[in-house]
Amino acid sequence: MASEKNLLTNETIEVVARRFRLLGEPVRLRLLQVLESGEHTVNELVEELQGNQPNVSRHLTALFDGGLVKRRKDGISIYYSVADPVVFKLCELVCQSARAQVRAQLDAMDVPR
Amino acid sequence: MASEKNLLTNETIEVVARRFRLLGEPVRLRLLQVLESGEHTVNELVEELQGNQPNVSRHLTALFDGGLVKRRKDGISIYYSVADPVVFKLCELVCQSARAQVRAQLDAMDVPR
DNA sequence: TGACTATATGCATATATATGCATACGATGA
DNA sequence: TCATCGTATGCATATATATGCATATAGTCA
Repeated sequence: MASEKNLLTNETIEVVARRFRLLGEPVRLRLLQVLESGEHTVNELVEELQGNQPNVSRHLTALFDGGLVKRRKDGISIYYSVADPVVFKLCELVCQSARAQVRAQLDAMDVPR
Repeated sequence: MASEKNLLTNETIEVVARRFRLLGEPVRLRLLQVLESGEHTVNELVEELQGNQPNVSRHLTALFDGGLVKRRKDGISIYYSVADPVVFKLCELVCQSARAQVRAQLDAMDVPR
């Protein structure tokens, strides 16, 4: 029988998982990366990513719904920007960790650094 | 035309995205949560999560392939444990960020804290 | 009002991922 | 060697998610 520990509730787990999944999409990561330099319109982001407009728009909406970006309307355009800078800390941690993992694998194969 | 900035390569983006996706699954998060207390066999984890054995095994394999857990064989059992404690830092950041987001929404609705 | 621009959405489809069942594999002990 | 136990895997299926095209919506300007 499962023991009773001080674990996160299922709802919390779900929320956290959803956030991670939000970051688990290359297009969204690239959007965030571009947005790190400041706010951009959808069209600018479409050009930067060389993607198609509906797709970029949907990913931006997903990021917005997840609270990672904010948006502001100016005339006919909508400017997106990063709402929660924690994403960059997260990416940095993941990058470091991934690099360490690759490094360990290379070490295991005796590849000099 | 897309400008040339100092961005992550597509391959790096892919690696990072894959890591985030690995953490974007409730069963895997719960496994990591249980493993935080130390190493466990597959059967123990199956009982803790009240899941079914093949499914838990596959998620553990995914975590192992992603370098987040390690395993050791002892007799007939396999003991899994956390290989990369960075996952807890990541979860903590996401939890905080998620809480802040919920808090902001409540504030916007004038719900007292 | 009508043409134009920027953005979002509906719908069909493709692709990835998770799940359950049956079963294979590998180690142990009688 | 045979039976058993713990774990992993093949396969079919379900579910989630991403994509592209067409089109709707909303703001702007003549």
